[in-house]
Amino acid sequence: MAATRRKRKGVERSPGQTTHDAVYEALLGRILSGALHPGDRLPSERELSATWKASRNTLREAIRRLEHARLVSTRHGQGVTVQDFRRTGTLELLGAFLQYATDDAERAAVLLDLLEPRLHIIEQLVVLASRRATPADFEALAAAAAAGEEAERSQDPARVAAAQDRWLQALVDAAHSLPLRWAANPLLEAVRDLLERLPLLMPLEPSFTAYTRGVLEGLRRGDVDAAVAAARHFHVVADQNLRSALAPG
Amino acid sequence: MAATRRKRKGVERSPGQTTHDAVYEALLGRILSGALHPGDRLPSERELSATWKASRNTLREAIRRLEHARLVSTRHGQGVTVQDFRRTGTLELLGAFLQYATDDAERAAVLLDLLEPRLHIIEQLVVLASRRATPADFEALAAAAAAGEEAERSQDPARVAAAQDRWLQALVDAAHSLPLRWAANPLLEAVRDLLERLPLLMPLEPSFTAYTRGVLEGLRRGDVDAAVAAARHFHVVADQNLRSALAPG
DNA sequence: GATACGAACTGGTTGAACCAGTTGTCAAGC
DNA sequence: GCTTGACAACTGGTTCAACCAGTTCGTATC
Repeated sequence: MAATRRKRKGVERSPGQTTHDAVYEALLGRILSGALHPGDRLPSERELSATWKASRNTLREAIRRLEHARLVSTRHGQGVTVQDFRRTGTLELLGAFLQYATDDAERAAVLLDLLEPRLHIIEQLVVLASRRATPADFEALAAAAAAGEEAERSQDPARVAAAQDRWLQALVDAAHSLPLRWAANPLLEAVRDLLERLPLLMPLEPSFTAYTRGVLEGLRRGDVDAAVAAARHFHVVADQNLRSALAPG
Repeated sequence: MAATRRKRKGVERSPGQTTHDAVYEALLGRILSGALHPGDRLPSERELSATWKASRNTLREAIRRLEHARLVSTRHGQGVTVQDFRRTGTLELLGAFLQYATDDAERAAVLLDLLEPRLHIIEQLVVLASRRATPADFEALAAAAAAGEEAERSQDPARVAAAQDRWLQALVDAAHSLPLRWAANPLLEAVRDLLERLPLLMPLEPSFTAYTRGVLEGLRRGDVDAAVAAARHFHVVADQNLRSALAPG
């Protein structure tokens, strides 16, 4: 009788996932995959709550999240309309978009176009860090770099990703710019989310060690150009790797 | 008896503003102004709904918005905790932060630090537009530039702001890059929100006409460097204006 | 002293009722 | 015939009261 011990009614949901999480993910997928087009009206809250066997209040929470992600817009009395996320979206959509996208060519184009903004943000971080980093920031950067070298020796993709993330966080700290940090957060999060959803991309990242060393040395010597060049070199290589990986498929 | 015709109970709210809008704005202000510190626990949903004389469900919607704005995090069974928005925030907070911030020096620093990322994004947009703009994009850019000239002649700050926005939107369209558009959206929105909340900043923006003309001509001639230089010049002047305006206060 | 239980929190979910905008229908009036 | 206006019948917004489900911590038990 274990099978009947499930909730009276309800959506399938992974552990740690709430009901509105599950509904949100499902509707997200239907919009990002193109099953729902911009301008389409979603069924009414009452219909959706019947379809998903969830209460209307719970369903409204899912709709709120879609609204905040700019995937839909709601108007009192009129209903919920699917928006053109390509036009109105933000980087928070990136990971989910790459997962649910049905057009392989577009997916590849988006991945390639992501690298340039990432590089530019990192360059800005390096420039600001060279002007503003404190001794404590240098320590954190050096520690992150060391952790990165060790992670790369371990060959464990998850550890490498964590180390890269730590390095970038230290760099963001060292730049001491609220707007830049706020601009960088969604992008770094998108990359993190992306590597989590599509771990196959990880091996394409070139060696991190030479990069962190170069940036750190440049910053220490006060040689901004050298530091920026080191960062740029890493990402140019990453760009090329990705290009050649996407070229055949 | 008109005064008693208000809702039975309820928060004061402007017309067109929903109840959770009002609660959200209030809590937002308390967090951004520093009245609530990172790590603090919010009162429980039941307490808050009593305080605000709103139902628990309505209050939950406000909390959801705070959560999505990364101002708080909620955990089942534990409560709602104020997060360190300076670390975890995004550009969506910018307008509200500048409005509610209590530290004038920090506010000025944030404004100044905003200009550089904005310039860099616009430079990237120009570079991509030079590679990818279609004839239709050129038409839209030219139309936006013309509208900008007219708006500047009218001396109406609101119209000038709208024209700048239209120009930037056309530039984003012309760049044909989903990630860059998604990165630019929150920033453009932040600037829009900012000018709305603090209209006094508007007059500091230098003439827009020379800028749009320079960029457009550069793009048409295929001279990327000239186009980028024109954009950069505009924003360097804007930067200087803002610096000198903030220097005395 | 370690462990297990349970009360008293917390947020998550439910469903029914009602309030409040929006839209289209259809009859009354011109 | 055309306009006008009231009224259904939608839609989302809000409220309420109850219950489900994690978390914490004190206390009774072994």
